[in-house]
Amino acid sequence: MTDSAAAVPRPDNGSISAVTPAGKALAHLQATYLFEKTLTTSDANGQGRIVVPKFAAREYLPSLDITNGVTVPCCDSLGQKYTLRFRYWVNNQSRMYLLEGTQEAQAKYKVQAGDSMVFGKLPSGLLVLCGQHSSADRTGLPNQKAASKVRSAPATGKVSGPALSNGHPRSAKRQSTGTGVTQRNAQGNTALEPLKVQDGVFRAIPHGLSLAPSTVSSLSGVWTATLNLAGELYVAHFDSQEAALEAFHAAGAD
DNA sequence: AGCCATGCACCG
DNA sequence: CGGTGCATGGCT
Repeated sequence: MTDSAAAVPRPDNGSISAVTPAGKALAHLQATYLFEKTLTTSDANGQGRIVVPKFAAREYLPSLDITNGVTVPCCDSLGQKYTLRFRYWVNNQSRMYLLEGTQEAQAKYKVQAGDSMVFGKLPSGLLVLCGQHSSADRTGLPNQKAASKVRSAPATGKVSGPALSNGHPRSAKRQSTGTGVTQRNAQGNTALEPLKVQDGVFRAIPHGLSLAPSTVSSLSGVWTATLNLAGELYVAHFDSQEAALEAFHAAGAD
C-alpha cells in the first residue's frame, strides 16, 4: 500500500475528515474538504504557481473558457484573504490547470516541496486553503527529490461514491503522474457554487479548535459568527454584519 | 494515451 | 533580468 488511495471504494461520509491539522482547521470553519495537492518543487519554487490536477480543477474550480483564467477569491484557515488566479495552459491536446498567486499563502504556512496545500469550500462557497506541513520525512534535506519521495497525505480517502463524475479512480501513487491529490466530496454539492447557508443558525463544530476565539468576521460578503462556549465551538453565517453581531451578542458573547 | 513536472524560450 | 506561457519528457 503505497498510501491511502483516493480510490477507496468505500463510501463513508461526505464530510470533512478532521484527522489532520488542516482538516481540523477546515472543520472549524465548517468548510467542505475539496482536495489536497502535495507541493512539487515547481509548485514551491516561489513563483506561487501551483499546478492543479485536472480532476480537481474541473471538479472543484470554476469552469474555464479562456486561457486568461479567472480570479478566485480565497482565504486561508486563519481568515486572511487572497485573490488567486485560476487559469490553464494548453498542453498537448489537453489543458494544464494552475492556481496562481499562492506565494503569500505558501510563505505564511511555510510550506515547501513535499508539504501540501489543502483546499476546501466554505459554506458560503468561498474557496479556503490551508497549508499542511508534511511530517518529518525529509530528514535529510528538502532537495528537489524530496518532493518526489513524498506521497500524498493520509487524509483518509473517504469518497462518497456518486460525486466522482468524471471518475478519476486512480489512487495517488507516484508523484509524477499520480499526483499528490486526494479528493473526496460531499454528495451533491460540488464546486464552488454559492451555497446559501447564511441561515443564522449556530451549528456545533465537532472538531472545532479549542483555541478558536469567539469572533465575528466577514468573508466575501458573508458574515460569520464563531462562538466558543466553554470549549464548544459554534458557527453561524449571516448576510449582514448587523445580523451577525446581534446573534453574537444574543448568544452571550462579547 | 493521458497527465503532469519542469525546462526553457520569448516577451516585457 | 524576471516573469509568463509553451513545449518537451517522464511516468503511469
